[in-house]
Amino acid sequence: MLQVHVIRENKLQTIQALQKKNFPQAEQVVEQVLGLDQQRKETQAQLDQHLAESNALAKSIGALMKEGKKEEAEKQKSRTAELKTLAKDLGDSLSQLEEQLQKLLYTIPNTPHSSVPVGKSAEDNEVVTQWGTVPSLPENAQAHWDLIKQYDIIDFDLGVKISGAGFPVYKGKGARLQRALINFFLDEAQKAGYYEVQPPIVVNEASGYATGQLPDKEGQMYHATADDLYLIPTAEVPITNIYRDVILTEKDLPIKNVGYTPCFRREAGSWGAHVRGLNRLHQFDKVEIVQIQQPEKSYAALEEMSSYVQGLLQKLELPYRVLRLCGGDMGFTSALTYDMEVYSAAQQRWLEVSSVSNFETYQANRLKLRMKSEDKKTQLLHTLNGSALALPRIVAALLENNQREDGIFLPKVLHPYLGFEKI
RNA sequence: GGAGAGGUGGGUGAGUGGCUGAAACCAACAGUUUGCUAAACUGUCGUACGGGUUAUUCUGUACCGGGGGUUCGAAUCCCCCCCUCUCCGCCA
Repeated sequence: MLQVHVIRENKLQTIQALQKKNFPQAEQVVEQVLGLDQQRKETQAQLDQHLAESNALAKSIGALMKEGKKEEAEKQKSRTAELKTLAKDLGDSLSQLEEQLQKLLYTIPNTPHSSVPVGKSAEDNEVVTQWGTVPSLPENAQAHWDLIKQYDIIDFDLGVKISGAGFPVYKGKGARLQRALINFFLDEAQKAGYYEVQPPIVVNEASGYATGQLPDKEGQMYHATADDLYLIPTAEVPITNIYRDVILTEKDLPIKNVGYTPCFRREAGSWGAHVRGLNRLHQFDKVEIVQIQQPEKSYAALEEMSSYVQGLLQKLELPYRVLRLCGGDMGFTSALTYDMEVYSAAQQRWLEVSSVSNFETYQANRLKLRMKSEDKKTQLLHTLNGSALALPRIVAALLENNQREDGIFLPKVLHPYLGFEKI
């Protein structure tokens, strides 16, 4: 979440930035935050004064008792009772104010970076680069939801029987392709300097809050209520939370982690056209990269992550484009996001396969992830993450773009992982 | 699921009502010594929110798992909750 002192010191910029993100009533909310903070400060100052007096009295009473001056001690006791009541009231309003402020701050999204284009929807995103050539497919080219049936490699009906819609069963070469992609992505990340971790795929409430899924996306996560645990929507959550309540030193940085996990999303209310087949699932596999960086280096890191993801797509020989998301299309917690989309020739549309974001201090502030610098000051760090990559749409594009009369020919780079070349 | 033990600063760990924001040791950092390394010695060494000065320094409050209570005063006593560990049971 945003830091109050930053809002206070950059009030106008904050309001404008929030407006760019299409946050309604930015000005009123900012005013409300500053007002609450002001009240909070005043209340605390008063409370502190009362407590200071109480503490002083307690000491002097103790001293008087030791000296046997009981009467004087009793006199002072009456004042402490008074102070106690006052302090109780002040303490109550202080915690109320703090709670209100906290709740309000949770509703405010991150402010976008200056390079973020103004806009309301996906239409307004800016194409940064485009790579590769769109393959020309035969006339009878099929979409992946037909191909998977023809080759019997992914079975949605079976998934419905076992779990429900959006939980496909991968079979034979389909299952093998999943495993190959995961291993390929993990190996590549390791070569690029990422440290592999395998985190839990359920998380507690505190973790959900720290990376911003809660309370913003409460209804989008599967919630195991008996134990109050959430199924992760992305490995970002457990991996970033490794660094919750941590103070790092300069030499620990940068931190570059990679992890593979299944991801679970309820996708409540988002089903409809364009989400057939692998385009949208409740459970899917993803390899995620996470970086923790010093503030002045985070944007260089974002570019590095973007090039890294593009490198993967090039190795997979998939035509792609990179978008800089506009203010209205960005995630709640992000300051700058690049989306990578691959072109699916059979569906004749772009499919998002990765999203690489810099969160600046937004997550770090919730995580309490800080760095102690040489001058002994602690400051919040920047967190970044990106998919590298999410499997389903990669699979969709691989199947669709590489279909020929005599089978589906997978890219060379996967052959050693697959143990076969075509489906 | 049953029984027991325990949660203190980066770590180990002392601390049963005021002298404890917290011993000691380890780690870390800085310096001295040393041909280098090591060792030794000296010093520094929690976080948050405020106030005064802003270079440093000074200062108030809170925090010993969380919340509540007793008391003039709580890490320490009482209550509730959460979590962790060990043993047994069950199971991969």
